[in-house]
This record gives sequence, structure tokens and C-alpha cells, in this order.
Amino acid sequence: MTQTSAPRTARARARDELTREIKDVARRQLAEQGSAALSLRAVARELGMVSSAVYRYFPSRDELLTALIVDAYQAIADAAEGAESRVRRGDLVGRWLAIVRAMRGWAMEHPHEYALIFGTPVPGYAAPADTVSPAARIPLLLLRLCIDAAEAGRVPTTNHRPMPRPVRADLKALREALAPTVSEHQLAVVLMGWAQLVGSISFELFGHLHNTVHDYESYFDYQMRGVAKQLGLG
Amino acid sequence: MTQTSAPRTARARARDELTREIKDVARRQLAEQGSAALSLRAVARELGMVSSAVYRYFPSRDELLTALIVDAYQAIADAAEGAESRVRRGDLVGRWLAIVRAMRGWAMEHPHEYALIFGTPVPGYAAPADTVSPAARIPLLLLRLCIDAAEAGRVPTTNHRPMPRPVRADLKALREALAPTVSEHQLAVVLMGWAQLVGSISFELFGHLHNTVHDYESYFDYQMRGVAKQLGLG
DNA sequence: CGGCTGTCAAGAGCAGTGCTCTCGTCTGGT
DNA sequence: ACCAGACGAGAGCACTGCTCTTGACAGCCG
Repeated sequence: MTQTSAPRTARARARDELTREIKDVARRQLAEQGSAALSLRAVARELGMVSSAVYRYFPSRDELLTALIVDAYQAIADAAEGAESRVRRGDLVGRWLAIVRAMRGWAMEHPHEYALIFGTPVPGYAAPADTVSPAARIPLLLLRLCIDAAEAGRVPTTNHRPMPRPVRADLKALREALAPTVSEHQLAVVLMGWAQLVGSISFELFGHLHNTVHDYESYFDYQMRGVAKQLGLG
Repeated sequence: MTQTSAPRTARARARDELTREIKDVARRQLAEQGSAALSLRAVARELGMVSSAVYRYFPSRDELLTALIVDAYQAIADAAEGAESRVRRGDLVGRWLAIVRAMRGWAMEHPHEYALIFGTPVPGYAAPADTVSPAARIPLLLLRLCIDAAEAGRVPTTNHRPMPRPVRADLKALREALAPTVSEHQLAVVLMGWAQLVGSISFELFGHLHNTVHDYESYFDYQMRGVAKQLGLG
């Protein structure tokens, strides 16, 4: 019953290792040609095994894809958290910029994996429960940032527009579940900031700014500084 | 050499009709199961022909998909333009809301077609030139709206942040090519508004607001009114 | 230590895909 | 009336995800 990192039996060790190898090869193929081109048979071929053997480790192609999705969520969240942690906690704008730049950087380095988690959901595929907690890491990171901002006395600059009742109700429930100390307005602003962040990266990555903007990085920075201002970070 | 709407020969007429039928069936299959499930063979089967015959009309599956993409761009632009045209031209916020609501409505009715044009680009697929002009229709519509706003003396509410030199250069080139009368700042704001609009619809459609927001329509309206304010529409 | 049980890789096979090539047929313009 | 070109049908190739069966091996219990 020892849950140590070293698996008990040689069989179990081999199984873990092979599972990891399959994921690694799959991730490489995914990175090179995109999710649609990810083929279980091709993975098996590259590993020198037969396709049916892979099914001992992943019951279906979708299952393998889900494992990669979870990994991708973790990887981009690691990048964001890592970058943010290296900034002085009092520097709110710096923390925000660290997060968004890390996300954009990761997305540029792993476009297909980014597309896997923030692009069109794969057809007829419903995200399993395993994905929701990794997916929430960055939003929660942003929320903590805004809580710190609130504690420092900073509030969103957007003039307080009247909020429709159903929106207020949704945000109230969310607030009570996640962060009782922030206001509905702050939550609304952070949610919009999150959408704007992901939308911005996707826009660039999916080519919607082609022939429109050329210095993407400057434009992204400019845009994200604007969002930081909206968030009331500085 | 008569370029009339009625095709010359019976053969040409049959060809046009069949081309249209193929697109219709393909669009239906696309709407039902998404782009990945679009199969030339299935389309052929439904039309009572053999798969190779379809290749007389579309040289490849990608070519058929491109035709559907162009149609989708035109359809959503038609919806947006139609809705906007029914609003009094002096009502700037009304025109903006008409456009964004029409876009969202069309997206909800045709999620897979929306995903085709605003989601992850299909793997290894470079948008052909035929798509760029239909794709630009809505951005240009928004630009005209902002020009009207400028003529009415309305300017973006965002306090004029310093704009990095490369961003200003990009926007200057864009401005001179499209709308010499607007300022770089207005252009920047309309570009961000466009990104926020598409990002917002995609976020909802791709399920990123699951368990977060429940009354999507109210939230969307609330958010888009905020963007209207940023755009300086009212 | 021996046998039983469950895991494993391998192979064959099914149904489906995009796409190509060939082969008759029929049509439209000369 | 003829003939090039368009057309539909069919066979076939290489590929996919996935299932089932078969035989070999490892790990556990008596």
C-alpha cells in the first residue's frame, strides 16, 4: 500500500513508463501536426508496437487526447504561476503582465496544445471532470491578484454601470463560492479580463490579425496594459 | 459569352445545381456533426451518387470546406448588416447592439459554422484569398460605425494611454489604407472591441463559461454595452 | 516450488475515410 | 455527323479507430 514514487512491481513500473512514453510521442505528434492528425496507429508505429497494444494503456483515442488536454492545462498554468511568483507581490501590474506574457509565450511555443484547450472543442467531445480543476488554475490566479488589488485599496476604473439583475445574481453566487471579499463588479471585470486575455491570444494565434497588426508582441502588451488599467491594478 | 443568371446550356445548369446541392448537404452534415465529421463519401451517399463523382465538382474535401467557410462569412455578415440597417443611423449604441446581437444569434444557431470561421483553423489549412474579403465585412461595418461616431463628435472614453511606437506604426498604415479620417486611438479601440466581441461569443460557445455564468444573454449584453462605452458610442 | 490468474503484445479483421485511375456513356459545339 | 470533353460508376490504394482472438509471460497463492 506504499504510495511511494517507485512502483512496487516491475510490471507496474513498465506500465507507468510506457504510459508516459505513449503520451510523450503523442504530444510530439500533436505539436507537429495538430490534434486532427494525432493517430494512435502512428504513435504505436513510432514506439515499435502494434496499434492494439496501445489500447491496453488508453481505451480510446479520445482518452489519450484528454490526458494531453489535462497536461496542457497544467503546463500553461505552471508557466503562468511560475512567472507570477517571480514578481514582487506588491507590483500588481507586474504580476498581471507576468501572467499574461507567460500565457502568450506558452501559446506561441505550443500552438496546437493551446488550440486543444482554448480553441474549438473537438467534435462531440464533452470535457470530462478531470479537466475542470486544472482549467481553473489560471482564472483563480487572476482572482487572487484582484483580491490583493482590492486589499490594497484599488478598484476597477470602469465607471459602475448598472448591472442587469440576472448577471448580478450569477456573479453573486460565484463570489460567495470563491471569494466573498470581492465585489460583483470586481468579479465582472476580472471575468471580462480573462475573456479578453484568451481572446487576444487566440486572435493572434488563429491568424485573425493577419495583415492587420504586424508587431504582435507590442500590440498584445499595449492591449493587456489597458486591461490592467480596467482591472484597477495601477 | 452572355453572363446572365440563367446558365447557357443544360449541362452547365445541371452542374450549377448539383454544386449547390452538394454544398447544401455538406452544410447540413457540418451543422449536425461538425467539420471533422464532414465526409465527402457521406455527402455522395446522401445524394445517391458515388464518391468519385463529387470530385468532379470539388477537387478535394478542403476545397468543399473552403466554399462552406466563404458562405459562412457571408451569412454572418448578412445577418449583422441586415440587423444594423434596421436601426436609425443616429442611434450609435443601437447599431452596435444590433450588430453584436445578430452575430451572437447567428453563432448560436450555427455553432459549427461559427467554429469553422472563428475557431481553431483546420490543421495545415491556410485560408485562401477568397476568404479575406468576406471575412472583412463585419470589421468594416464596425469601422464605419466608429467613423459615424467620430463625425458625431464622440471619441473613445479610454484615457489616452501612451501607444508604443510599433503599434502606432501598424495602426497608422491601417488607418491610411482604410479610413483616413479616424485616429489611431479610435482604430485601436475598434480593433480591441472586435476582438472582445469575437472572444466573447467564442467563450460562451466553446463552453468556457460553463458553471460560471448561466444567463449568457444578459451577460453578453452587459459586456457589449461596456464595450460600446469604451468605443465612445454613448 | 508448481500451478492458476490476469496482463500483455501481436495479428487479423471490420467499417469507414480521402483520393486516384480507368472505363464506358452521353452531351455540346464545330 | 463527328469528336473532344464532361460525366458517373466502379475498383483500388493507403490510411484511420477499434474489436476480437491467440499465445506467451509475470506475479501471486497454496
